[in-house]
Amino acid sequence: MGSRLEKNSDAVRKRIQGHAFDDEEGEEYEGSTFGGFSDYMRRKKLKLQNLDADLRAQTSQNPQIFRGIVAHVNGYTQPSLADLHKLIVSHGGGFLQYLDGKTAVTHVIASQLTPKKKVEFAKYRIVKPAWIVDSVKAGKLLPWNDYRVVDEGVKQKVLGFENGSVVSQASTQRRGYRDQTETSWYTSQMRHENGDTEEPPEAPPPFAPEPGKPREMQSPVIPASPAVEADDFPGVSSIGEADLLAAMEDVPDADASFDEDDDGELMRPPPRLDPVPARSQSKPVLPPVQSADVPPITQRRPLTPEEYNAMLWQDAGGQPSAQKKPLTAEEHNAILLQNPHMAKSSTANPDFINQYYRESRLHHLSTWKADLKAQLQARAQEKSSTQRTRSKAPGARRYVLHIDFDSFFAAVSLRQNPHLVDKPVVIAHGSGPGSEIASCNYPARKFGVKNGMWMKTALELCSELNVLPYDFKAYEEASRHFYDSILAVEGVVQSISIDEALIDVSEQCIKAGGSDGKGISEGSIYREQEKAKQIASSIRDAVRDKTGCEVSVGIGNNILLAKVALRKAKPAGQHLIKPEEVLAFLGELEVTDLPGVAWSIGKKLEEIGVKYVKDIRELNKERLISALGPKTGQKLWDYSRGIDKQEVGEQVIRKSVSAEINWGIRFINQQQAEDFVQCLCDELSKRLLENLVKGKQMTMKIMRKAADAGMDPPKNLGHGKCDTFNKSVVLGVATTDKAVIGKEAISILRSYGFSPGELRGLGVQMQKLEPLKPMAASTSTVESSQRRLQFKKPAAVPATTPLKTTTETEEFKSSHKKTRPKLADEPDPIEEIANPKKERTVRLMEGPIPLPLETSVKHRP
DNA sequence: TGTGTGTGGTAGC
DNA sequence: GATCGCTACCACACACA
Repeated sequence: MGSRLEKNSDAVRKRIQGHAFDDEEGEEYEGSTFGGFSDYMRRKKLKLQNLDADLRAQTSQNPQIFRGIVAHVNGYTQPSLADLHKLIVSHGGGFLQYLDGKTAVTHVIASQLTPKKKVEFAKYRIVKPAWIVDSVKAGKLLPWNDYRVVDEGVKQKVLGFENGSVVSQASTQRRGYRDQTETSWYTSQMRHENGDTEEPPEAPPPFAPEPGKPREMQSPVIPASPAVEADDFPGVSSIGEADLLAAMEDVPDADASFDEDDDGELMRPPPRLDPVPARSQSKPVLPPVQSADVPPITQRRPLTPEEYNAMLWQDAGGQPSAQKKPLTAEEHNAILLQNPHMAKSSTANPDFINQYYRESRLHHLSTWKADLKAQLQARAQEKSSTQRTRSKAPGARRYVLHIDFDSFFAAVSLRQNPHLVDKPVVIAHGSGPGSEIASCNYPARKFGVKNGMWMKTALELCSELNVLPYDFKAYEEASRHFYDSILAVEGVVQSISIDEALIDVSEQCIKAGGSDGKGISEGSIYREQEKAKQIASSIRDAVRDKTGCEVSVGIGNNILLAKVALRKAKPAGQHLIKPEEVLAFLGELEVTDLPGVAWSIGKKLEEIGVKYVKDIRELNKERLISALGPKTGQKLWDYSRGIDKQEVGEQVIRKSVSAEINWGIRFINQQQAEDFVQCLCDELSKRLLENLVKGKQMTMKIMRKAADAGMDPPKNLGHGKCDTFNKSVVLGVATTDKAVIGKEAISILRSYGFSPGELRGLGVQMQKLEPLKPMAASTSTVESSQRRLQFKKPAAVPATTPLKTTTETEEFKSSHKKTRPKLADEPDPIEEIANPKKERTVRLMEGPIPLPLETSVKHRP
């Protein structure tokens, strides 16, 4: 008996070869009946298949050398996907645009495979594009074995097409493509058509519409045929696959569609009635829309704005109707994601999280900052344990240097483009209107271009703007040289960011002045200031020598003054604020020039008549506090007088670890949203382990499209105007367990009952951190989504962390008495102990989704 | 009044 | 051709006991 692969491939071949396209009278060109959107999508796929049938008919004189072959192209190929597609179809072959059921194709064509893909595709016939080209040249089908991409192991051999026997075809990713296929709209649709009743009708899906519940609160709100379950909306993966549809039609027995994997475990989807399935036992995979590497339909003509508009406003039933109604968010996303570029850049891409974090400048900035902070803390600890720390003489003069690269990203990237140095240059991902400018050089600033500005605005200000790409590796390298230079100076160093640091050099300066730093002896202050300037100058020289870039230095007698002095120092300079200049200097600054004062506080101050720092001095403290709150009011009252009590090097230990993504979030069903949340939790768990901490409180952050916001925000795949919702749970015991975190996070997401198509941002955060025994983390197979700064090994949270209560410490210690080094594949003993299944204080949700929580709503621009 | 939770603001390029 | 809107921390408002 043939394998399912064989059966399906055969079914696809039959369907493709039998598919004739005569005219636009076919049922796919008729209006939908009650089938609604699902039927509409099915017809759409047939339309696409018609194109192939048409081509096949026109080229029937060609030798039909690929008869019996159904191919899919993965990754970038030479010839292009479009050419390969044409060659295959015009020579009698079948072609699959999308691959959400690998068993439906006979061959996957790829030039090369990523290591991950090699594993994933290990059991399939992966052939080089030359097989197609050479076969066409030869006028006959050449042996595919000669064109293998993966140098097969045993696994690939077992799937020899010629011997007609397939031992196993289970995906290596248990919640991957297979699973998606099994739970997809196709499958359910086909099972219904076949009268398959694998899922008993009396067992309602978790997202089945609930009687009496408003539409908004229902899970995916999708017009579907009565036979189609609400969450069985077609994955984008399925769009355009009439052939796969046919393959599914031929699945005779639902049980047969579940294969045993190598471990003998049934490859079934998780039970649909499980309130929150603990997916992370197996590797969760983002809902696949298509192959991660390559958009499979690049050859498809992009829709014209009219066509796109027409689709988005299509009558949901497809009937010609005067009463057009807008599509649901899920339908809108499904159409949007037909565009392979969109799909590749969104949650539809299984590799989205890694890809996103690789490219996100803000993620890099945050990660670099955390790394540097940890490393400098460790360094400070080492120093203080080996040296007797000298207490600072109270009342002594201070010299703080604030050192900062001039337009860091731009300066570093310009080293490769010296011809652009005097021209306006920005660093951005692209030149599209919504591309954000990360950094701009001074010629660009002259036009009014600023960091964080969107390209559209920047181009309006300066039409001859030059856009350079990011070079994160080069930034890390430059930063390393920068910190090398700073750490060579005697003083207390505090990192602010990858390109910015504070250093307190008071001791050196006062020594150079020859006084105690309090009184004024003959010329001592002058000598102290000269020393500070000289240190600044030498740092600038050192960084310039090592990086070829300029840094500026602000010098003041506290952090605030060093910071504001830096403004005057830039670009490529240094500035020291003398004590007698402080009030005048500060007074002329606008309040938003003060650290911690941006548009919001600035606006509040403006409302009480304050624009400049000197205006603050006119207010009494109570007025300021009533307008801004006690802390902020007091701080600004101090700042306006040049007072800043914060010391350099006073950095608290980490209190939270989080992972969030608010770009590219476009789901077409609830399952995809939950899979994505699980992936975020996996990432969070990984970060906890990397930082040797576990957390006792988890917060989930959700951004949902604001009611008055359009479906497509101005920024491509951006979040647009959103409402944000945060909810936290306290776990009984601190954990790093991704399954536990994922369960809670999905629970929270479900509790809101949001329409998945309207989600625009998701994040998970752990607080109430406790130290993790280093061994548990070091033996785990943690792989960072980005390279850590090779500055120094990150510091573990000190054992004396104030986050830990005595009881917790004891519990932690005792829990480790029985532990031994953890092996890579065995459960983490710490996490075993910390298993919150038994001790959770929050009850897991069971049964139907509760009504949305009463939550206040915030609108974000 | 103290505590906990949710929300908001800010900083870095 | 697009686009990569993160993350940690602090402070505030409010509810509740």
